[in-house]
Amino acid sequence: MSHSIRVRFAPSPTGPLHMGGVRTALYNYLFAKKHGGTFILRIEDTDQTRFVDGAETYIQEALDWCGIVPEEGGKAGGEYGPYRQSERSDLYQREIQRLINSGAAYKAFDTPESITAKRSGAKGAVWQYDSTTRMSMRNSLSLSSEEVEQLEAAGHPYTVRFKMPDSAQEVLVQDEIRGEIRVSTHVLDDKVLMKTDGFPTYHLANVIDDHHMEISHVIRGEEWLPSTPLHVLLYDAFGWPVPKFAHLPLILKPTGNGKLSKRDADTGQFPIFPLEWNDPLTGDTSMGYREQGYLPEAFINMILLLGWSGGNEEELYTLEEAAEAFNLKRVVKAGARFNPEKALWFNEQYLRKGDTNRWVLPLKSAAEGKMESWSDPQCQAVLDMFLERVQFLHEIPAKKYLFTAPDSYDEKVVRKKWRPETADYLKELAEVLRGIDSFDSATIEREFKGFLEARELGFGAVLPQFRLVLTGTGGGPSMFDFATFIGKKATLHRLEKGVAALS
RNA sequence: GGCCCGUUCGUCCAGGGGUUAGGACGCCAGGUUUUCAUCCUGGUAGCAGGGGUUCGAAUCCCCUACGGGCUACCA
Repeated sequence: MSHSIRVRFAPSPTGPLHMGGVRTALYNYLFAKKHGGTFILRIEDTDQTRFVDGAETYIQEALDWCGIVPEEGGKAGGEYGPYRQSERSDLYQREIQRLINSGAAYKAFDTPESITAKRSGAKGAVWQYDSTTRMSMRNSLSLSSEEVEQLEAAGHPYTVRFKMPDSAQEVLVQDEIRGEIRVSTHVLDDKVLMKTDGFPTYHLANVIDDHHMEISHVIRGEEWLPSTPLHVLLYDAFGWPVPKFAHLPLILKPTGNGKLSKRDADTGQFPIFPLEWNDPLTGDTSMGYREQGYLPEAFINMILLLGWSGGNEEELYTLEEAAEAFNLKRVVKAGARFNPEKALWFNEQYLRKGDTNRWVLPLKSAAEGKMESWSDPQCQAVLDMFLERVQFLHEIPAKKYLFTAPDSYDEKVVRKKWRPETADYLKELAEVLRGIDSFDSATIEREFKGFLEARELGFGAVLPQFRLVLTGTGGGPSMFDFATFIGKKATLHRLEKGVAALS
């Protein structure tokens, strides 16, 4: 067996991946990158009843968008495939037979109804299929071998269960994040390993696959911690080495109690999915971070810090930096309550980072055709004016005054700033501007200031009003830049139009 | 109910025997600025409670409380 680091992200295609799942994938990915290991995507589709059309594609696309690209998996290929559990049935059949032969597992012919009956019959206490009850059930331990043969020959469906030790023993789980966890087998039940439909349950499939795929570290959500002792026992029963485990804390709802769940998508307050999801069954649409205008780097950075920190005050990480800094030991043990407001802040940070020209194409695409005919310098000028004033790129093309003269003016601003003498000032300003040959920001500013000085006016007496007639609003980018952007002709036109409308 | 995990500002994350308990988001105030933002400065607010151990506990141990997870022929 090789000693290389191999980790996997193993979602089941029962719906879209939410933030928690993406974070699990991210931590696996970072861990692999950090150690020069391999990140594998495995699809756990052993429950045929919960299959959701499009879910697997969604998972792939979501990971692609985030930049968490598997090096091995259905799409990427690899030596350890197939990477879809529904295609690995032969292996599971072969391996479970070994467990039955060795006595570590047994066949159980009980119907779901008979088990339900036992459960509801147990007043007070919780009924469990375990060493204390199994001999009163119909299985290959309680029945004679003739009876078992007959049942099988008659095509009686059966499950295969793990046989917990008769006498209690302590199972030790070593967790990379939580340390040692000890559980007594006497509280564990005889879990179903193979269902009547011939498909393995999660417990069996994940152990077999992790072994055969030579997974070195199992990094998964905390919800698996309680069944890890069973998994350890399974490795032992197979005679296989036990991989390292790391159980990640859960992501909690922003408000209220409980872990974040797909139901939280319905509140419509904030996205919980990376990409928009159209439910094929209900026809409902749940919003996605991508569609809301979040940048993948911002989204990834946000979930990175939801349960991990580098131990310092660094908050901005590229994927590469995160891979360099990542360390399982620094994963926080407690569940993290997700805070949508911070997601906004991360997006702003990434929008303002680096050269503005990297947003030219994204801006055009966010404009949905409205900026199709714009030149790159035009786009760049707009980005320079707006990037530090918006949280999302799509807010920029939503500014109507970028395209046309305003046909209405913010009433509040009019009330506060429009004075009887304003119209005259603006008419005079128009004449000053008309006289400028080189209509650039610096010249406009110089002339504007010269005009104020000559008339002994303050900025407050003219500039907000100038802005009002040009944009219809009380806030926005530098007016000198903006006037330059729309040009002399449009500037004069808007001035004239505004003065006429407001006088 | 049982088992397991957890608990530092409202939220996220540092600190891990001696700290004025630090940073970020948010919020508030001030400054810069032609408005709005950006940016800068400051403020707000926290070690769940109780017992130990110790000269000294937010930090180590125990109990309680609270939160979370699991307890399916789901993953």
